[in-house]
Amino acid sequence: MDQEIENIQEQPEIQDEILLAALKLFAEKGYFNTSLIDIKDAAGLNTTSVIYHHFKTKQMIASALYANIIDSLSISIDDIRRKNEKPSEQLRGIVDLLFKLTDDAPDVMRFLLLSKINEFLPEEKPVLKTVAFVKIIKIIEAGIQSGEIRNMTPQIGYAYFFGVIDNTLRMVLTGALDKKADFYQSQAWLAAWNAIAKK
Amino acid sequence: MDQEIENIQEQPEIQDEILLAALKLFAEKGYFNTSLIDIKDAAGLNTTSVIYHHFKTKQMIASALYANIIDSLSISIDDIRRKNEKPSEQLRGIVDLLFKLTDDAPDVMRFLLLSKINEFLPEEKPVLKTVAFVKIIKIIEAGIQSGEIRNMTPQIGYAYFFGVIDNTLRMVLTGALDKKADFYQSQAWLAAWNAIAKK
DNA sequence: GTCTATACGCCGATAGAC
DNA sequence: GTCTATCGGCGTATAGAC
Repeated sequence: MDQEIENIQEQPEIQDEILLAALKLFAEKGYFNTSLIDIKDAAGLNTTSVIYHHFKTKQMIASALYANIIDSLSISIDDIRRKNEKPSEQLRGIVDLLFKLTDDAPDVMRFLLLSKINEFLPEEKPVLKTVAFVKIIKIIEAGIQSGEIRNMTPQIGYAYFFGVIDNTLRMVLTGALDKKADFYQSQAWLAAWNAIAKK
Repeated sequence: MDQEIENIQEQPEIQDEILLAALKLFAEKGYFNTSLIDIKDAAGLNTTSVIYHHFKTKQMIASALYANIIDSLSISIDDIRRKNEKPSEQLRGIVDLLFKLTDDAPDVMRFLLLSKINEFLPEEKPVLKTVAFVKIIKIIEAGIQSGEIRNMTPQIGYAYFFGVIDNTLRMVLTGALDKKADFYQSQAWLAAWNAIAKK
């Protein structure tokens, strides 16, 4: 009981501190260049034992991060789908979200777009097979049905549309484009949409 | 003298065997999941010492691979530039090359498109700063000058055009698209070109 | 739940005989 | 130039006291 009350008004749980520190390091240096000692230091802990108390292995940290990110994306996508009817508007909403994330939470996007997740998490689903991205494919499918999008397999539509979007974001994240993502958003949206829209 | 004669009619040099085996493993499992013992086995050698006789460190193997691939790309691009006048034709030639490589030498493309090279070669130039890719940016620049391509910074042009191309190839290489790259080529070219062409 | 100490394995790299 | 043997170190993970 005392514990419960304490937990409520406590500063962020240690678990979250660990996850946050790990995300930052994985995004910056990569999973394999990050040791548990690095994570311990970045999280302000005294011993790696603390980490092992919360996560069974190093992989489990990455796995938890991956799940959190995909879950949160999936929820946001549901929200966007509810608030917008037309597939074009839904895609627009997703683009909004991704560009905003790139500026506000670059580490999340770096982890998602720039790292080879199945290289260190061979058991996990590849990004395209996760709930979040299956939903995106469904939106494209619906757009083809409704006639907004040219006739093509949804995967191809995904390749073209998010080719433009992701590559723009990747270049922002790596510094190959020097302004904030926001600066490129409306143009990139147009180019991406034109690549799949029925004209 | 004897040695020279031998070398001429010898089967592929050991160096090349090592590079080939390493490329395959790096492409399939990633640099960090590949040990020198793996490379030794894949190259049919008895000892890792043989490898150390030809390469100072594991990094140097990856570095040599990277240099070879960029050099060879760069030469091909020069060739394409010589044989074609208009930037649109030159880009078309580069797309041809990349799709062909994806079907004929998937490991090369996996290494180039799918691995985070500066994660294990922090000293090397990122892909976009290499000679080969600087030449591509120059072609796009020329296309903007000549009026074939819309007015935009060349980097943005690159982001859109190769966003479509690379993402298509990436999906072929990971199996998210199930046909050979060749099958998607002409469509992808159209979508990519339309994303930057002055209409 | 956090500390100290330490085990254990793997892997990159070297030494030195042949 | 290839072999055997081995070092050194790092990094993950555990044992066990507090």
